[in-house]
Amino acid sequence: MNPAEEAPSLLLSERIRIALADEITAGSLVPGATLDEQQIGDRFGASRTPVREAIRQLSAVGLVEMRPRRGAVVSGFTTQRIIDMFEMSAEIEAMCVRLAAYRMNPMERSRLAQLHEDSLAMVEAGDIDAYDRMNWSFHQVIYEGTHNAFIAEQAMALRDRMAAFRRTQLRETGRPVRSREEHGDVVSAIMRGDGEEAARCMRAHMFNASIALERFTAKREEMGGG
Amino acid sequence: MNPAEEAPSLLLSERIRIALADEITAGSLVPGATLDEQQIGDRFGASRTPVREAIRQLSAVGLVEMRPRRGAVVSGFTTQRIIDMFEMSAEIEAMCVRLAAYRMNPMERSRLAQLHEDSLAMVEAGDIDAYDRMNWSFHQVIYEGTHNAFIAEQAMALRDRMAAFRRTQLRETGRPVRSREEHGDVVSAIMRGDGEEAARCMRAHMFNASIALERFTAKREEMGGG
DNA sequence: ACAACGCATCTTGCATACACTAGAACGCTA
DNA sequence: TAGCGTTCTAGTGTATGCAAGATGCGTTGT
Repeated sequence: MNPAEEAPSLLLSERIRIALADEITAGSLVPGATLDEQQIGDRFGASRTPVREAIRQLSAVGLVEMRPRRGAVVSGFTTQRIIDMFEMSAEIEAMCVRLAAYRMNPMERSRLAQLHEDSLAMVEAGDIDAYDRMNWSFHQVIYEGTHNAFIAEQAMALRDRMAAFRRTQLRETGRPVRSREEHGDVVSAIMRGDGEEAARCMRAHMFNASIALERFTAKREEMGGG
Repeated sequence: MNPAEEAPSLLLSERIRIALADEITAGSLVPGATLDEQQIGDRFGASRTPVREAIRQLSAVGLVEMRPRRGAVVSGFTTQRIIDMFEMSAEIEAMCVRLAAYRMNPMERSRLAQLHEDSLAMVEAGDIDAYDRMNWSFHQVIYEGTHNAFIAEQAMALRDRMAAFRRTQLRETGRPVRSREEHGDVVSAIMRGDGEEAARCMRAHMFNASIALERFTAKREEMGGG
């Protein structure tokens, strides 16, 4: 019955952490809710100690926010926050592409161009899933083109967090075609080694993706959210 | 003598975390060294509980690695990775300052200028800890000046991960003075609303900090790590 | 009536004690 | 002597108790 009892091999604090993370992402623990250590401990049949350890971990991942001596609250995802995340994402992508334009070697540039070529067929066939996968490879090649392992890791992690939103925006009519055109601008700037211009193109690309998502979700909501 | 005793206002676990982070980045706790909770607790005159919390935090920021029931060991930081992290940090700071230069309102700009003014006394007094705290406020004002909560959070989180390294680099002779001069360039660009120039200044500032750290640790190593 | 102060209560932060496991050390057997 | 099983121990994981800080409310003074 209690989900924390299934895996006795895991540390108790780990099980609590996983369970709480699930509840937050699933929405049963709403943003702004305060986490009472004693209460959570009772719920899992544990003492406050492992609960504290779990909450510490969650705060490190950003799922909850801790205030010293004032407890922890679930952090929220408002529309404004999603917009903010898109802007951050845009800036990170711009940063990566700027560095990549200066540092990629001929082989890496060639691979990027090849990916862009291949994407044409997917767009023409209207295969959003394939294009989305290609999109991932496209950006990943750019990340690695920064020749900075830490930046590549962080960029990929952020992109992972945004993955759901990105895919959604591609469903707007005509978006894949324009998305690919914008990629073309980025590739062209990279080929010229113009990092600043590549960054500007990438910012525009991400901004357009954000707008597309907004329009798509707005339309979806007025249709009844089916 | 014990650096953990100077600020009774901070949480004990936080003080231990900061002290341990310092020792790791300064090299007195070498990569691979195991962290004995009891022993560390004795050293700080604390029990194992706050030590455990501190170690958990350190593992969250990647300074140590934890193996269940087998304790924590100091993670190995190759110099290349530290350089990569500093570059990422520099780019993030540049991004923030660029946005902030465009978006900060007069009150925020005023506060930033005031902080910069106040820092003069700390540099002249050679109070590295005070300057380090001011430094934090300085950058935090810039983060909030982006008017993007997500970016501000992420930037602060990254700064947390790098905090120990930053403090270390300030110990190089003459570094605080030059650090403050570089801040002056950034402030000046922000006041003019020149985001691109502010970003360039900030990149240079972070690059110099990275170099200072390299020089300091190199000197420390050849002296025998005392 | 409103504001400021002080108190009560609740929650977190820390200390201490106990339980349990992974490694090491030891002895036994082939 | 080498390999394996057992015991022992050091050190982590968890529980519980106590103290300090924060929030909310009631009281008092203006």
